[in-house]
Amino acid sequence: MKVLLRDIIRRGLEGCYADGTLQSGLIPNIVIEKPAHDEHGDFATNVAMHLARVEKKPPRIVAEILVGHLDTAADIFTKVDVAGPGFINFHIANKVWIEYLQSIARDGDAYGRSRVGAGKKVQVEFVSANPTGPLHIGHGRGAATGDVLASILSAAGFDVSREYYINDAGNQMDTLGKSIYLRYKELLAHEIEFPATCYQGSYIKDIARDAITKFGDKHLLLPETEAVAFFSKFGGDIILRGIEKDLKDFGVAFDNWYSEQSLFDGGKVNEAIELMREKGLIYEDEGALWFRTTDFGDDKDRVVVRSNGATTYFASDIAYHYDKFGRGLDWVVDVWGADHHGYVPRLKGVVQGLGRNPDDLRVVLVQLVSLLRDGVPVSMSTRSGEFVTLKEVVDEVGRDAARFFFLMRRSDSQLDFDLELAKRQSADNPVYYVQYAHARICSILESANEKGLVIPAVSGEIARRELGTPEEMIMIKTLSTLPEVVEGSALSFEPHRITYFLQELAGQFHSFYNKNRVIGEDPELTLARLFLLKCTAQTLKNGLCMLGISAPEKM
RNA sequence: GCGCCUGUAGCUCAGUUGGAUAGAGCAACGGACUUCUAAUCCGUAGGUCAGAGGUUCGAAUCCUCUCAGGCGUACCA
Repeated sequence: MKVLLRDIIRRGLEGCYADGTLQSGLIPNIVIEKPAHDEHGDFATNVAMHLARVEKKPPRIVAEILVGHLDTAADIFTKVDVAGPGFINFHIANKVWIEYLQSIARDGDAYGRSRVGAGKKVQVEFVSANPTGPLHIGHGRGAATGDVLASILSAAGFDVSREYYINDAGNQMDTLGKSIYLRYKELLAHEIEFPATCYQGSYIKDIARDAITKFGDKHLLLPETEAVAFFSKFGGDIILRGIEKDLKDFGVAFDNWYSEQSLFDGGKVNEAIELMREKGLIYEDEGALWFRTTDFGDDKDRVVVRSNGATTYFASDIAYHYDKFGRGLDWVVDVWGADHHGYVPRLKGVVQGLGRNPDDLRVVLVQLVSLLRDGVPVSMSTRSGEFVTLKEVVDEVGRDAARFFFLMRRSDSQLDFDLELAKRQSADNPVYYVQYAHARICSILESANEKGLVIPAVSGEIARRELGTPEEMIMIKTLSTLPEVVEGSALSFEPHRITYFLQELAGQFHSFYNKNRVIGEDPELTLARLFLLKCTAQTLKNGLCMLGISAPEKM
């Protein structure tokens, strides 16, 4: 709809220039928006205000001239007027809106998808938690955000892949091995001292117990370093499988699991360091190798290889992003916890070092989640191992509610997650509110079906004649925005826009439902409304689907 | 110290990238089921957009400063 309007305005401007009523010959970026108030029509543009200065005419005059040159023959406007400081307001005829329903019905499950992404290759990397413990609730938000971002980008026409980066190389894996080893000894009746630096969670003991049933006490005979190395691998594998399972139960599946260790094994780390050295971005000082991140706005340069020869995490990251961009990706999206925001400048530096535009790397920061139960904070502390896991949350509130809650806020603002609210089956709970709207419509459609009513695939004539109440028109106009909401959501990397859209649409439907009967005496009105509801259900379903949330037909 | 994020109704948050009179949901109060699902709806009330300057036709939105909170600032991962 906006595209159409933009065209009409452009042609109008050209007309003005052709007959000399306007002089500048400028075609500005035509911004069309939805006015805040209904009296201001369906759409408004501010082009006249932008042109006022160069034209040396008051904005309202410019607007009047432009309106005089608009092609209104198409019969799509009921009114075009100049208002306020120089806005041009467009009132679109109801029948044009109603006609739009046809495209929703026609596109079906594909409605809302678009092609702005133009097939650009985008990779979204998210979660990427160390395989040293189960996923906690914070990872859950990252998982939901990354997964849905990927779905939305895909819906907007990007070619998307999902990747999990396994931090299986650093010394946290040694710590894991050591933790399990100690618990293993302990379970076999040896006295141990369990350091605070080791992983405290009870899952460590579970893994040690596992090892005993599988191998008995034979690893006690090994030298400690060998045993620790064994348990590091053994435990890492178990935990990683657990992570994969938890994510699967949460509805998240990755296209690729990428091992940090493989960067070392495949020589990528050295390769990347060498490349950066050639470009003069890596230098040696005090026995260590440094990356010149200050060239890219960082506070200080960062160590890549320590003086003891060990690489830092940053070295792996350089290699990893070197590898990613080597795979022909147009954009790389990293979803991180907000506590890592300090790493953004240095990674941007790496990207530029690779000769790429820093904007080709997009970092989405996900803020903390505070877990509440009936408004009371649930204490969480990783150190004591008493954190709440993603699995526990999903088991308690269900996948749909968990996903929706994680996506209810902009990702860079903190989130309160109330377990009781998420479970409650009432209007307070936005998940059910949206799903209920879908179920209610399905129930009506089912009831119509039982009465032998057949919703015609295309009922344009009847719909145009019968629809038109304020509640119906508001719904139709909202329905029509799904494609642009998805586009905006994708291009700004903001999944929460979809949840807001769904809540708004569901609300409009519930309002409509309470005021109007759908299946009634008038057969044509009944058919028209059934058609509208069919399109509404389709739109709700498509939105929910992008969020990875089910659209139940009964509740 | 320096850097990043945040500050909008009592609470939790949106705000279409600079537009017109600032928007929801909770919580509070008052109403609506003989109906296709009351897991719903309708109404009332609630604001110095942290504060001060600036940019312009126009600012919650952009620039500067101040205040408050969070985070970061390792030869850690």
